[in-house]
Amino acid sequence: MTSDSEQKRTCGCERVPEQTVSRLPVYRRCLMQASAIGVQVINSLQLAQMAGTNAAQVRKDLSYLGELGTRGIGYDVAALRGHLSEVLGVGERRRVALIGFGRLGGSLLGYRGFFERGFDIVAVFDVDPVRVGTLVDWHGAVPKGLTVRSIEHIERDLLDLDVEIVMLAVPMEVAQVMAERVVRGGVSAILNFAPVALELPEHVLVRSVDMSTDLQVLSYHLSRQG
Amino acid sequence: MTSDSEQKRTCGCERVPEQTVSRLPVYRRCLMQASAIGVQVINSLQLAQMAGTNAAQVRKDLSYLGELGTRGIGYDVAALRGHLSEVLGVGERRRVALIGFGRLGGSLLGYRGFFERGFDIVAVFDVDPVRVGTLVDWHGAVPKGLTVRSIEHIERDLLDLDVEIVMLAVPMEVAQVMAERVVRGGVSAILNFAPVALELPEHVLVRSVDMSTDLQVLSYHLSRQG
DNA sequence: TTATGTGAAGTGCTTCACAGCA
DNA sequence: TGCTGTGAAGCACTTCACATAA
Repeated sequence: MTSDSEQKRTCGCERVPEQTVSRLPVYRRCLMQASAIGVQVINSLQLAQMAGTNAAQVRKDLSYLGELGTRGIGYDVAALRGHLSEVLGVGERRRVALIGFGRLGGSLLGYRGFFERGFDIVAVFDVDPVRVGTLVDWHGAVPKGLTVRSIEHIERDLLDLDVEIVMLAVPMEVAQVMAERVVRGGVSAILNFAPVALELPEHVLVRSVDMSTDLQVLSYHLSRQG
Repeated sequence: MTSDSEQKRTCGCERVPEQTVSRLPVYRRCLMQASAIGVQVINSLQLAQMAGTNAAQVRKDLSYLGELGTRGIGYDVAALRGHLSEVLGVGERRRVALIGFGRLGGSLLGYRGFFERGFDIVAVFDVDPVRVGTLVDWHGAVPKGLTVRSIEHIERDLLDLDVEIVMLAVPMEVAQVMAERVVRGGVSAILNFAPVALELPEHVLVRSVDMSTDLQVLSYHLSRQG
């Protein structure tokens, strides 16, 4: 190991390509599955097949994080998983709030995957007075006794609860306004489910999930090769 | 207009970059919004601002589809929207089936956006006998009287119903098997909500939606700039 | 011998800058 | 004059091919 690669591992100053970052969670999940069936060492080809990519890509991606493998052998599953968890910032748990307790919001709460991957939903907000006060701890994926809050004091609540990430599952008409309030609540990462481009300060991280866009992309390809 | 650009428009043989394709639905949605407030002509900068990109990108993207604008003026909103609908293959309606009527599947059915964008959910399947037979036409987004079907004869049902696209909202453990059955049902486009890489024949189109991956990407960036 | 780590080559997308038209 | 359409330049990611190390 050169002092140069030591640099990479310890300081993390190296720029990791955005597309590599979005594959890291996939690798991490594959390693969990490998662990679960007792695999202790894995090579780039095996990992690639689980993740749906190719061996060269896996090696390149992982090399951005340091020299994590052993030549002639492969990667230690437990060690690599730990490393990825750390890099992804899910070593400790992350505090997440959900805004919008409609049909979509409700289904998000029911998804165990968030909890299993290090995310705790610590608050749920909704405008609708009928929904406010509803108990939402039905799955063990959220803390006992969590109830839906009014959005009235959302800025203060988000600050008090030290929320880092917000899942925004509100109608598109109100998404921009709610996003701005969320930012005033000290949150700088938003997972947006509304089909609108949010305009927010530079420093705020936004990722959007839009299923109907994906459907339309499928439709496009169907139109010419189906 | 040159005979060369005429080629593009009529034959559609030009290869459109994948990333451009995934922005087309966004442009289409923005044009709908523009129409709704009475805008008849729009230029690349305005469209870019609505879509969350830049003017050069918009012009480049649209130029792959032909010469759709008027120099010195901009783009005709209605004409461009129609063109995008056609290119995206949502000129006529698309027949979609949902597999998995759990929490996520249920919330997908409640989303009007699919219907509004040209997709009709013509069938819902689930393994759970308790759910089979449930009436799901609660929103007008699906045909009157639609009930949950058993997956027992899903291959035959998909063929009979002429389903083109499947939304796969089942637990990850059964996703691969269900995907294979879906393909045997003549479907060649799948929107996959399970966090696994589906291994399917070359000709099958797959897009995956994985919210926990997006959360982890946000977490990564929070860890180093937050 | 085997499998990683990595410069270099290849590919594809974005941005620039301006020619081309209305 | 104003805005589109587009080669060309720039940038980023992927793939290759092999030196490197166990």
